[in-house]
Amino acid sequence: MWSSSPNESLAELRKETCLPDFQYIVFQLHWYFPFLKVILSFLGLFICTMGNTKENNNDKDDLMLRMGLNDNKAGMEGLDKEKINKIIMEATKVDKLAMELEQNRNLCCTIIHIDMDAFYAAVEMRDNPELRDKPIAVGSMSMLSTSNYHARRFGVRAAMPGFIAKRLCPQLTIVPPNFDKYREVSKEVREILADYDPNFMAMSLDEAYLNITKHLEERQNWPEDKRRYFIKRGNPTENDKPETVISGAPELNEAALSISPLLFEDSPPHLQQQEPEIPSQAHFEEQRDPQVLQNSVIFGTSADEVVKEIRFRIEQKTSLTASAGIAPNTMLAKVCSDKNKPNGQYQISPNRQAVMDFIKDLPIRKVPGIGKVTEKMLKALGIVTCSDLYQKRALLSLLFSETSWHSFLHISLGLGSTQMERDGERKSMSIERTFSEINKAEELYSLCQELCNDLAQDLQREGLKGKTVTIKLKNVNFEVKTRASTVAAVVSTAEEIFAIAKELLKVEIDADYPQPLRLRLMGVRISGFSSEEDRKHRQKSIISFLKVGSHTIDPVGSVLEKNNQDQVMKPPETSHKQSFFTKKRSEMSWNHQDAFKFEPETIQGFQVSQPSSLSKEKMKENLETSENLDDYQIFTCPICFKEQGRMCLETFNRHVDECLSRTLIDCDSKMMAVPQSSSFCSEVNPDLKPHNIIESHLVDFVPSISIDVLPQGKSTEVLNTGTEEEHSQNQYSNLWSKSSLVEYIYQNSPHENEGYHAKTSSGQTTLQTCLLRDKTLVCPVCNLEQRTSDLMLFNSHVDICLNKGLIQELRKDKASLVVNYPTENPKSNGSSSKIQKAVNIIAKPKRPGLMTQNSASKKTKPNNFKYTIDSFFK
DNA sequence: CGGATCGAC
DNA sequence: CTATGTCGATCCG
Repeated sequence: MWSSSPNESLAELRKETCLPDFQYIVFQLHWYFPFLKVILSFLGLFICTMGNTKENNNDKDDLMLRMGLNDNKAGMEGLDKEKINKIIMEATKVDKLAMELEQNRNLCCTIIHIDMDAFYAAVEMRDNPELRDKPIAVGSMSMLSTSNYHARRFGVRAAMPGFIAKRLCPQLTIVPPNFDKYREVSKEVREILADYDPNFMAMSLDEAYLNITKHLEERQNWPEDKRRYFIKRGNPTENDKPETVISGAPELNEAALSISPLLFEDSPPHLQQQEPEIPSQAHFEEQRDPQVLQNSVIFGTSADEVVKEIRFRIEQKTSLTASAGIAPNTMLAKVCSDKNKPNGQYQISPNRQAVMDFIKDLPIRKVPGIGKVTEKMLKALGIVTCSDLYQKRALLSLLFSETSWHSFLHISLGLGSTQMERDGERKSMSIERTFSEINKAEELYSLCQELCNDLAQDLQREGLKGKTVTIKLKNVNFEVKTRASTVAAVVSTAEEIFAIAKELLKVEIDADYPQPLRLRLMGVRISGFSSEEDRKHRQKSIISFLKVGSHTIDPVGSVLEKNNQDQVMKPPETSHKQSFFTKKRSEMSWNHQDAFKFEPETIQGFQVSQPSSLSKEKMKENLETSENLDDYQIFTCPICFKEQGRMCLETFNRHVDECLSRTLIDCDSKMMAVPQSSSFCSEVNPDLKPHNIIESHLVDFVPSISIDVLPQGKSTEVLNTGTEEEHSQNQYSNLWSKSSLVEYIYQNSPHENEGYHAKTSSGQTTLQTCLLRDKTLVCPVCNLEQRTSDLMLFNSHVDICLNKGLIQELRKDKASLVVNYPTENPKSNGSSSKIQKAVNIIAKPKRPGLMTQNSASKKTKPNNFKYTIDSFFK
């Protein structure tokens, strides 16, 4: 049904409106501009895409994929060259970046990620033999932070409320956390790690990244003695270490390493069986296995051996096991360390093919930085694996913010950071506490004071002073508020902080008076540290800009980077792999108060309208001449490439500024000067800032969709009436902006099948409330009591219910979805600009149940219905 | 800048 | 008993 109807709908829509739509244009593009297609294909091939399944499709499909769209047979109508050009620009922009990234791929580093297995639980088990054979979890009744593998067999996992875990596994022992002990153990581990990379990056108590490139280099010349480690008989705390550890056969060393008496004797069999199948084991075969002498073991010089050595030492020292990943960058290393967990390691060879093979079917969720929500959003777009991510890159570049799609592109190419970012200075420090309801003003104040005291202590430890104090309040209805205040001079003492926090709190208490402020959480945060100021100040200099920019050009990069690191603070997240403009963009967006006043998109536009991209050679020359800046220097403008003669920095900055704006104007006038076949550009509000122009043209090409929201209780009406006026007044009838699309997908995608987690602020029912309220499993969608007490079964019911049940019900009710197509002239009225078409959607009523009167009255939105489009993106 | 909210660990 | 605590990032006005 859906497979055919949407296309028909689209065709119909076009007939009615005489409007070309995005997919249609792409289609036309194919027929009328084969040469462009060739260019696109060339670019695509150049990048040498991963996964050949879709890539070998016929050209049209290929093109469609490049545009991130599905095949769509459409009729042919008038062609809008201007729009086509823009689309091409967009598509090539993505592929250009991809090419650039590919060219700068760095496979020279050996990065490892070490991750302790079930850390907290393992420590507890180590120190308390009674816990060994039991399923245990560390945490509290309301929250578990870790569980051992035994407990995991029952479905007890980290991030699960303890009382749910108890249901799943009644014999579960919940051990209260003992952070001091974990810190101690962590320190022991870190001491080992420091031997391999003194600059290693500790991510948490149980995780760290190391760059062992240098160590490997040195290690090549190490005599065996330097790589020999003695095996302790038994271990300091326990005596049940298997004898095999010290037996002599070489292969037993690996056995020793893979044995985890403490953790895994109760592991599910597959955990232990999987070892031999692991590709990394194959690698081991080729390399020299560590030689086990009588009671010592010698490790080889390869990365694999180094990591074995590290893990061996960790186990010897702490009786705990760790898993590790070895890869050319941090992102891959992290994924690798998960691969053979627990107590295993995995390496991606430092060559492009190995990386690509690894990435190919990798589910995006495994990638660090892609969490539950992002996964869901991407899933809604049909993206599950990294290959999908790559194939939909063009679409992603339209839907997501630049930062987001850039990072997606990095991921899909298997790229990641290769350097241990020095501990970025902290930007804020906070403390918050949850408690049972407090509503007395005095108690609130004294609590606040206490928090301020603690915060001041922490602050003092790091010798920081800040200017902004923020309080965070969560009332008994789980509504969160933050209130901030910035003062002129930095503060750091408890008294100073409290003075500010108290005022903020007072305002809130007074605001509700005579109602008491019923809180369940209070927090105090301080930010705006002075070090941050310094950075901003330094950042303003054009010198830093040029130098940072030059990293891009410098093929070695690292040397320059190293030298500048201390003088020039780079914006976060910029690596030397990014393009000049990308870098400039992120830098500028990072610091708005830069000498350059233009928004990121401006530059993007500039770049887009200059297909003959700037020659790197030229850039390089330029930057070289621009370096070694003294007070008076000969500068060359990075924009116009003209030498600016001797001048001071300030004058030069002014020139660059002007040059930038000139470029921008040129760019704009080109856009504006197009024949009026596309009235779009000329219709743009002249007041719009340049970057908005670019932005709106982007949005203009995304078939936009809006959801008409029905007032509660009216969900069964077909909503195809109502005037244009009314629609535009409806806040939900706006064109779909990127962000709202994303938000929309997020809010409406089916829930995870572990627990029924909904955004609490939206008042949706959660599994927990279902359980608690009804003492039985009640599906929050169909509201029917479920026979099963099995959480998994229940969850799958909810999923099914979400995905199917309501679709049918609503189909009966003819709920409608409004599809807005971009108009030729946004100002022209016209029912023609907006066509409504009934499509398959599902609706899910928001539950007002958890909303208080207070919050309900504050909501500007009516209690409306949220809809989920069914497979719109399939 | 302030504020809300997200996302991750 | 809707995980919590901490922190950075982002979007919007």
